[in-house]
Amino acid sequence: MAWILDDSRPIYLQIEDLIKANIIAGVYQPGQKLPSVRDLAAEAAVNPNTMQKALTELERSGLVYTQRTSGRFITEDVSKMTELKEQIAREQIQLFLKNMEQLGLTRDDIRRLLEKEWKEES
Amino acid sequence: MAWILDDSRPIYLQIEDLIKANIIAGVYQPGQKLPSVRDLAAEAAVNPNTMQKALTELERSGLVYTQRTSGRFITEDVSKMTELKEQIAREQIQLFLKNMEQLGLTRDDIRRLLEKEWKEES
DNA sequence: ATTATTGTATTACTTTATTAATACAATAGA
DNA sequence: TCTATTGTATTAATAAAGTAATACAATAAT
Repeated sequence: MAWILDDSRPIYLQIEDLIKANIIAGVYQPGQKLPSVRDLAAEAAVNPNTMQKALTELERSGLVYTQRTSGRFITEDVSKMTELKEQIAREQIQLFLKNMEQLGLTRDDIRRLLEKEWKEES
Repeated sequence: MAWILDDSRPIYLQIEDLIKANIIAGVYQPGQKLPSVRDLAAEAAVNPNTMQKALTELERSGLVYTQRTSGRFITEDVSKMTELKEQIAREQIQLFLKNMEQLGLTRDDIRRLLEKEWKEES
């Protein structure tokens, strides 16, 4: 895993995002055990508490769970994962629409702009 | 103007957003003079420095400009305003698409989800 | 039973961000 | 010219956030 961190944002948030992205992308498989807090911290070259913070935050999302003395695991509950993805997507969409509406854009404007963007991306 | 502020985010950011929204919505007309920093601060019941910070931030967007001793004005340059709106929209779109792609969603997924959201909103 | 490994809690240090008090500077307007 | 009004700069006070050091607790593994 590429622990590329900068100082634009808090370390623990960057770590959380990296791990979350890897889980969603399927790099970490359901049920898989994560390395220990200390190991992950060493890997990422951060203080264990910082890694701990990232992980407990991540846990609130339901993507991982803890077994007190054996470690942390990616949830096996694939439907929970799907559900979560959908929830995140919905939130993203609603935020996006709110922002666009604040700019005075109509639904058609938004449709048009998206297609334009995609066209330009190729 | 309704200076409804809470403590969820820094005051100066909330003020900046309020004013920006009003400009974009056309509540403040191009060329119009804004009240002085001190007057606005009194209106919003915040420290003048806080209002000052909100305004200088806002200025970076190009929506307002300053004349040293006569005050601040909404830009008369309507095309600049349009341009800015378009730029903000583009940024919003790109961020949105990046986030959605990270969730593994395709263009069709996105189209579908948007239409679904709009349908639900009625 | 003992030990090594796991996550957790507590506390303190440090840094950054936010807000506020105050003084300064420029000039429009009388 | 003088004064009131404008934005600005400087500095300090406060609060919040982030990171780190260290000790604790539970249990799986031996």
